[in-house]
Amino acid sequence: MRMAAKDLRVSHSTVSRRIEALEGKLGARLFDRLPEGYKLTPAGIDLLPISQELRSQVDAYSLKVLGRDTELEGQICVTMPDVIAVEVMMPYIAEFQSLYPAITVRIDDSYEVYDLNRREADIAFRFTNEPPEHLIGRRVATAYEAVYGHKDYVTQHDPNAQTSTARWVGWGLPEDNPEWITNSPFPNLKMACHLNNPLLQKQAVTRQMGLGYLPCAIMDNEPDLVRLTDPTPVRDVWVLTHRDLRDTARLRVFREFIFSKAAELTVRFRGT
Amino acid sequence: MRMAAKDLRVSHSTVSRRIEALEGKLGARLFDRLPEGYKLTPAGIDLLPISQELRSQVDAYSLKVLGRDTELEGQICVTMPDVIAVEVMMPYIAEFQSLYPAITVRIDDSYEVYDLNRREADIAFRFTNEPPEHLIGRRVATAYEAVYGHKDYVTQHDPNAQTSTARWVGWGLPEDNPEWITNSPFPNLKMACHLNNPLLQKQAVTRQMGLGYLPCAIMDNEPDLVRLTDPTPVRDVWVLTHRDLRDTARLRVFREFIFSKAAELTVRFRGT
DNA sequence: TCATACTGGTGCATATATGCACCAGTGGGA
DNA sequence: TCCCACTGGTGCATATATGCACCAGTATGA
Repeated sequence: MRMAAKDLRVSHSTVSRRIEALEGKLGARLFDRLPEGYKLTPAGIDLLPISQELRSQVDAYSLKVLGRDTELEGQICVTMPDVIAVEVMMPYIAEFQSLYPAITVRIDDSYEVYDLNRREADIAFRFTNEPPEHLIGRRVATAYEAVYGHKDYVTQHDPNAQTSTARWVGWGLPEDNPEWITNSPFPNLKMACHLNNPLLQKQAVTRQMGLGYLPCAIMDNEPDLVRLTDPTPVRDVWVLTHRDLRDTARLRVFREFIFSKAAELTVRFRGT
Repeated sequence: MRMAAKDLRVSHSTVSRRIEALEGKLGARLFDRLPEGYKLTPAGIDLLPISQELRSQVDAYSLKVLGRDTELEGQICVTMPDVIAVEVMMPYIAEFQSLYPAITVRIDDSYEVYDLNRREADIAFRFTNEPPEHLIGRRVATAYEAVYGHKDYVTQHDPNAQTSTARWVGWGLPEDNPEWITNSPFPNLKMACHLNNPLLQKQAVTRQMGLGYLPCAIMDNEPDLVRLTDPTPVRDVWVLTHRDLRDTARLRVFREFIFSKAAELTVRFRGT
């Protein structure tokens, strides 16, 4: 019993009490206490192969589970605004996938506040200055925005002119005198159209329908667009997950991959 | 997780912590915590048959060991409806204990169908006309019921009157036009209250809140109560145990003791 | 015969598990 | 929309398990 205690890394008194407790529950003695040590009773002898089998099954499962957790395979679900998915992240997703071909990345392109509590997604990209406290993650960049216009459009419609014919490409209705216009250098321009989606807004600006106040990360890759103001930090970009998922291997490597791109993303979101 | 805690007879917070501790040891999540409850993960699904098999092996061994036990000492666990425990059986339990002071009797007063396979109880008192086939035992009495009322109450509220003001003490909601009222001599009386527990119903009848249709075994010992109908046999009283435990000495002597009281119990349950 | 090295058992202080009471969140029904 | 009945989670007091230090008994070797 003293040697068993050493194997189990507990005190011999603990082993003694555990055996006594088990015997009480079973209503049977498992060992005779002899001066030379514990000796199995017939009931104890019967229990021996059973307990060995139980132990084997538990160990096998434990190994299986441990193996699975470290396996880099399976699906991960990432939610992010579609504009970010299309304009910024697809090259990175592709690179990650080539690095870990057994991992399937599913992008849920949405602005909706997905509930990570409900496993609607495993990882969320969030543009916020106040990330939810129940999620864990890291800020990977700060999103900057600026006023953009097509180079030909701003030549024909000088927004600085006294009675400028330039117009805004705006967001959804109703949006009278929004702050981003009031605080811009061209607060008196009229609205050309209202579009809910930054991708559509980028298309509109590119097609010379007006000026847009949009993220640098999505606008700077269009050579015909020119920036009319200096970039301004608007909100942080977070990569978040639920704390219960922090040890899941494939999620961890994905997050670490994204974190390894933080320098590039910082530059990208700040504008060049 | 809350229902599991009830089954295990521990606090739900204990179950929560045990699961968390097990997940920590395994390094794997066994459950997703959703707002509507715990949901097995793939690792948890894999563990389910293993843990069920482990449990079966432990229970089988436990039954085998207990079945072999020849000593007249230790604990026996008896489950019976609390109303029967309180009103009928306590004197017999006390007598048994004085006969076998080395045996500890634990009464689980419950109506729930205990799982004798799982050692949730060793002996069960059951009021049924169809005892489970996998249990062995003997019918020790037949329970008779009758309509009772307080003698003063039935003087003031003649239930036979044309427009009687007497009322029923009934069971839990919803219970519209139950058979036991429809088939009684006073089917048109109104309900005074709804009570789930025969002990409470007895109290209500004794306190002149109404009439009750209740077992003679619990009502005849109250001198102020009068019987308004002849007793009717309702169901049999069985004393049951698991077949693997039929040779366990202390369970055997307990059952034999109860069987030796069958004549008394028969009279008691029939009403006097 | 005595000293030493083992054994199993236990009192007591401490570490850990548990239950209680409460919290916040969610869904359904009125 | 609000109330109620559920869910999972947690702080704190208490119950229980554990480790330490010690005990008594036994066997062996000098």
